[in-house]
Amino acid sequence: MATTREHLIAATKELLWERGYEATSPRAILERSGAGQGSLYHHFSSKAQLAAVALQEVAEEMREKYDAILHSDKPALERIRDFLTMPRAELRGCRFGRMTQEQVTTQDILRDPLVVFFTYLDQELGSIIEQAKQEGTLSKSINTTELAATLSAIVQGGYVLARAFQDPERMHQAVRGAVTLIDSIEQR
Amino acid sequence: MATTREHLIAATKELLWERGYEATSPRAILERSGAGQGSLYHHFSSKAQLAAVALQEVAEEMREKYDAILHSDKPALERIRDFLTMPRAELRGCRFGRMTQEQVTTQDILRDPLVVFFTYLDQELGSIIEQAKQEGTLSKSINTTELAATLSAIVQGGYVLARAFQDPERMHQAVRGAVTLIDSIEQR
DNA sequence: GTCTATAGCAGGATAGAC
DNA sequence: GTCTATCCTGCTATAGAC
Repeated sequence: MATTREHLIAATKELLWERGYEATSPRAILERSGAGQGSLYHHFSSKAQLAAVALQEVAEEMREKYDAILHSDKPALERIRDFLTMPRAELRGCRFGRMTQEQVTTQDILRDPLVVFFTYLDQELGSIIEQAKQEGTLSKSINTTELAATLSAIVQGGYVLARAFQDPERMHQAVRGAVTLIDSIEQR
Repeated sequence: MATTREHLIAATKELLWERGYEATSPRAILERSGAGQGSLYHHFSSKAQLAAVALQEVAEEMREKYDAILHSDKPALERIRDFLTMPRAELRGCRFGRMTQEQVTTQDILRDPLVVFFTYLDQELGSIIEQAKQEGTLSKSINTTELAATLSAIVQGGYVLARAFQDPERMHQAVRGAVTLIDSIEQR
């Protein structure tokens, strides 16, 4: 028995992923959620505030999904490979990455959830890279921060390429190339 | 003595980069170009057609810029490193990459210039990778298509991260990590 | 080719009855 | 808390005089 407020948030999460922020109208949110006219501005002060709440929930979901991969009991580099090759909605794009192209990225209320998520990912990847160095499977001469950024970028860029070509295979190529690079620098 | 038509195209190129397609209104194009009301729909049949012409010009400019880097007389892997580290407008984003998040990506007239550009880049990078194998600086066991996709993705993802954090350094980290990986697999 | 005027619609948001 | 009605603005596009 979800409340009207919850229906509004759920609909907004869907629409933000499908269309982005600017292309998502209050009207569309109301229709998708089944809520009546007026209820949006009863429960939220603005479209931006509703979107901010929705993005915070998305951040939580994403984090849970990534935790399952990044905190498995496999060796560090294996978890990196799992991260690279995990199933993705290639053509829909990253629920956060896609927001970075919108004008509203300048509004803190909407950008903050993105920063939180990418900071989380950055730190988790950095932590795994350090573990790989401890395990002796990765040279200590590798810069942790830089490699973590490169890995994040490959996934985000994979989405961009997949969407440009409207072909999921572009993402797969990008991450397989990355896996090969990881394999090449792995110390055995 | 540029014509009104040329002014319209120039203004559209600027605005597409700054705001993207959907956020660029005919009104803004007219103001930016100094053209009068009505002239847009005299010279072009629609906003989409004007944008398509603008994107074709952008593709030509991008290609010239990349050719200068990718066709230099340096060794193959050096050109790859130059590609990765070339100066970029990190916070503005890629003029094509940013378009992939827009709804209009489904309209062929607007998506075609993107496909043309990314195909060009893909083939040029692939060609350089093959040259590196010939030069003996890269193992022939590396998959050319995949590595080319990975390199493109790192740059595109670098833009996404830079915009998410509103920090150009994120792009730099991503490409420096990539350079390190290239260094690691280089055969001497 | 360029101008003024305006159509027709959807956007974000608010008012006020119930 | 939810409903109907509506405000004002800006959007893409067109009409028609000059």
